[in-house]
Amino acid sequence: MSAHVNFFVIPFVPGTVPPPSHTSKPDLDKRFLKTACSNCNIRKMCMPIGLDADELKRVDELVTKRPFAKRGSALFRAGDAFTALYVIRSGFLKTTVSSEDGHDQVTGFQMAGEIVGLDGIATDLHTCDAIALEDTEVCALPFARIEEIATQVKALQHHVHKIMSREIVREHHVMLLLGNMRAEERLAAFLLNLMQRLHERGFSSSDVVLRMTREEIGSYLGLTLETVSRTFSKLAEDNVITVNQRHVHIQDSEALQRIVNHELCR
Amino acid sequence: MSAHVNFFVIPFVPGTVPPPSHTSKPDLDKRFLKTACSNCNIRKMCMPIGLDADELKRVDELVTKRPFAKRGSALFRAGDAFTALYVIRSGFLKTTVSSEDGHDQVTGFQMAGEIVGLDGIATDLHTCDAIALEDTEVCALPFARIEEIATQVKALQHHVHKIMSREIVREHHVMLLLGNMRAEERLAAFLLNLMQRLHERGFSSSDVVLRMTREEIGSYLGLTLETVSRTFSKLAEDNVITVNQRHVHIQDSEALQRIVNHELCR
DNA sequence: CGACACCTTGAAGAGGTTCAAGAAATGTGG
DNA sequence: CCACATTTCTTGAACCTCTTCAAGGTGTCG
Repeated sequence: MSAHVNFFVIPFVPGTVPPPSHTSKPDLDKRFLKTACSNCNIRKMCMPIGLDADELKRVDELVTKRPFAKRGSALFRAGDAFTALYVIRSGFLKTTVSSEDGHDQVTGFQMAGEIVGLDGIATDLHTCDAIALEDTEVCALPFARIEEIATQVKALQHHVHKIMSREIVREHHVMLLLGNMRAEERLAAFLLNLMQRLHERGFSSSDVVLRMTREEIGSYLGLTLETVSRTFSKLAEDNVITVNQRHVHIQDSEALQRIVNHELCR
Repeated sequence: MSAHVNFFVIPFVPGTVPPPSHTSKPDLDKRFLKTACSNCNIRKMCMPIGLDADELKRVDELVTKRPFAKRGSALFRAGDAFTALYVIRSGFLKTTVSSEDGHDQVTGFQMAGEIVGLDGIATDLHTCDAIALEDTEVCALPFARIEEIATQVKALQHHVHKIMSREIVREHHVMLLLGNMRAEERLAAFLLNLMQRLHERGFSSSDVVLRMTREEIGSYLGLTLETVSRTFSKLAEDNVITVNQRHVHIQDSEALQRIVNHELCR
């Protein structure tokens, strides 16, 4: 499962460490809201190199709104008109698709710097729900303007293509997980992917407070919530992790990796 | 599971019926090889409306090579350099990803008019194998030129975005299938999707000669080949389909639909 | 503090896998 | 064109993983 993609943004104050939104609620600073992409200090993590001043200005023009989704509310829902892509500034989302008979499937969990909304381009209607698992702030990038600017800024055009391709590759890995792996392997892969993405954002790679329920993890991994719970307990029993409700500590990430690789441990 | 996407091409001779490549080997006519996108009679199925003569000419310039993959051979493999997208002119492909321990997962089956190679954009390396399940002819569209022309032809730019988005949405549906459905539901969904795509191409929506093995179907659906075989037998026993090796006849497509919808039949 | 959502654990059972054997189709070389 | 090898498919039986159903525990928030 590859890492998600960054776009622009995540305007942390230069020189500081990102606020630990995964161990406590983010303390939103109003100054952040005014930060332009052009002076975002981790832009290099998001927007690939090589924009001149003029191009940068154009990119700045993209961000029109900064919607806010409270915990539990939807950023958009299946059937909503598609108008924009959303880059997560802070917070945590899940995306879900529903079958006609009402069954839900979590298709992904998204954190700061990652994009949601790509599903809407195909038909101009969203086909999944994006639900905030904690209070979440995003940048809205009107897609018509992305396409407009992309005709002039080649790096932006290519970047959009890369983002979509990475999402396709990510989903290939989820398919591999759902099609081939046992419960323990799925959960190990899930944890490793989550920890890697958190680590890239400056968080601990050994401790996490999960933002999602066992049921949501189960939905993502194609398991029941009971199986997720039991598998957490089993990993804890084997001294691979420590679990206390939503707090998970990784004791032996190499063991997790061995589990993912089907190397039946010990 | 939504239908795949068409791009340009599939240059059948105007006024003729597509050759029944799914009931017999395609009889390749050399005239086809010279057909330009601009006078392809089913272009409207592939390239959305509204290109003027000049734009159409540009699009024609895209297709540089027409590679051919014999049954069993690879169009590209994971690790290969990514240079082009491929539109299938005739034939049938599977795409597969591999985990480190060698397990394979079929991520999709592609037929005429559909695109492969989108996975390579992210890193300039392909991340999956594209294997021909029958002799397959494709149009190679160098991606650098797609991006170049897309800056001038807005409709092309938007089309590329739509194609990628549709692939993302398709994969969402596969995740729903793998995460939520029983064997019988998976196979029913698979058959309905396959028949719909064949029907869109002028083939019967009730008869098909499968190009893939039970093992490949199983890999795609997250099942073993034995389960696929047993499930075919069960559907046949219930008079929903008739199966004779690779020949499948749909007797009651509404029953298939009911199975997909969890409406426990009878 | 009480209600509610979430999590854990047990026991029974279903669905799918694994292992095994044989049948049918396909391909190959003489 | 036939005989043989190989691949693919089918079916059975035993087993195992995960699900389902159930009950009780823990945490959280108004």
